[in-house]
Amino acid sequence: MPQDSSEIGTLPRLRHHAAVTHVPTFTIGKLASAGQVGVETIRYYQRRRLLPVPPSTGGGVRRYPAALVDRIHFIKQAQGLGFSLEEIRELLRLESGGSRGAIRRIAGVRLQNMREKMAALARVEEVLAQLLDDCEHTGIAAPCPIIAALSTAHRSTGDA
Amino acid sequence: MPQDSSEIGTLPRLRHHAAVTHVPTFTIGKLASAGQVGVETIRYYQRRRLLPVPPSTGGGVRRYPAALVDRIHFIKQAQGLGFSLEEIRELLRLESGGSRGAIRRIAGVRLQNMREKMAALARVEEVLAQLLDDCEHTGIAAPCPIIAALSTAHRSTGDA
DNA sequence: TTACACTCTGTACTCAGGTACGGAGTCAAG
DNA sequence: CTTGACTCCGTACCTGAGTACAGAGTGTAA
Repeated sequence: MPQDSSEIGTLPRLRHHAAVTHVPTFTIGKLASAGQVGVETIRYYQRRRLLPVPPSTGGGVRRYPAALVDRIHFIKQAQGLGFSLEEIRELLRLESGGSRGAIRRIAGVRLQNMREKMAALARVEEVLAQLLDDCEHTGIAAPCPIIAALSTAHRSTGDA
Repeated sequence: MPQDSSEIGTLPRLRHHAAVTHVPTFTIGKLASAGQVGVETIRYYQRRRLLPVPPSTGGGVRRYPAALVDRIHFIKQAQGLGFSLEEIRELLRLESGGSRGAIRRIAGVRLQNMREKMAALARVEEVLAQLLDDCEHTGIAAPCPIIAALSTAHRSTGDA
């Protein structure tokens, strides 16, 4: 996000006195820096339907409600917890609906997935650590245990 | 690999009586089924320089030494231990060279990386599990704790 | 010989989550 | 009025590990 060095708090002053609802609006660049993401990221989220595309005002420039900053933070928080953008879109949809069962289901799937990944990683970690240890404590005359382990073809089925 | 249903042990019989070195050779399809990968995967490994491209015999069809089956197994084993193709190419290069220090360094980097991934996953798992538990044991009147947690924006720097 | 299976080569597409860029239009300050 | 910064929109590019496919050539069994 190196396209804007202005303070993120500056709101564009409404010029049209027709400020019916004076909710502050951002241009996409301000929204991006307020949300600490790139402009292109916002456009990407729009394509993925995680952020709305507001109607264009007059000349074609769009104005974004300030509340979208929170939405961007939501997305980033959820990503940090391992949710995919697809899942986040679903969470966002459920956010106001209040169907906690559905929310728990998504989170549960993610948690399960995470635990499986950790278990797989732990298994492999053990093998690799053992191999490394073997390699360090094996005489230089013998072949490297790591290479040896990788070279043994595991016949998966039909070991006749 | 659904392009060959023949037995994987069938070797192409050499017709030219000029069998100088009678090392068995495969066509790419036979090599693929013997290695339990797709033909396209072999071509991809060739592009990534994990497998050699033998010179084409006569009409343009290439013949692959049977020993490449072991090389494919090596690659697959190493992938199973989390090595990237780039790392595997390096391991393959070191395989015969016997520089065990270099081999250990690659494996060590991978192991370190794996441990970092596991630690990160464990941290997130804990948070998510807690959130799910909270969600299950919180009254329906309160807002969903998962959504609430995602909605709290964490101001990273400069909280003025 | 003819039909079919396979090979060769190059290119494009997949997934996820973006990043980069070009050309045209717009907005605001000086 | 001009300049420069920004916006809009579409498209292409990136990583990693492949997969898919078109069109031409080849190898071989009946």
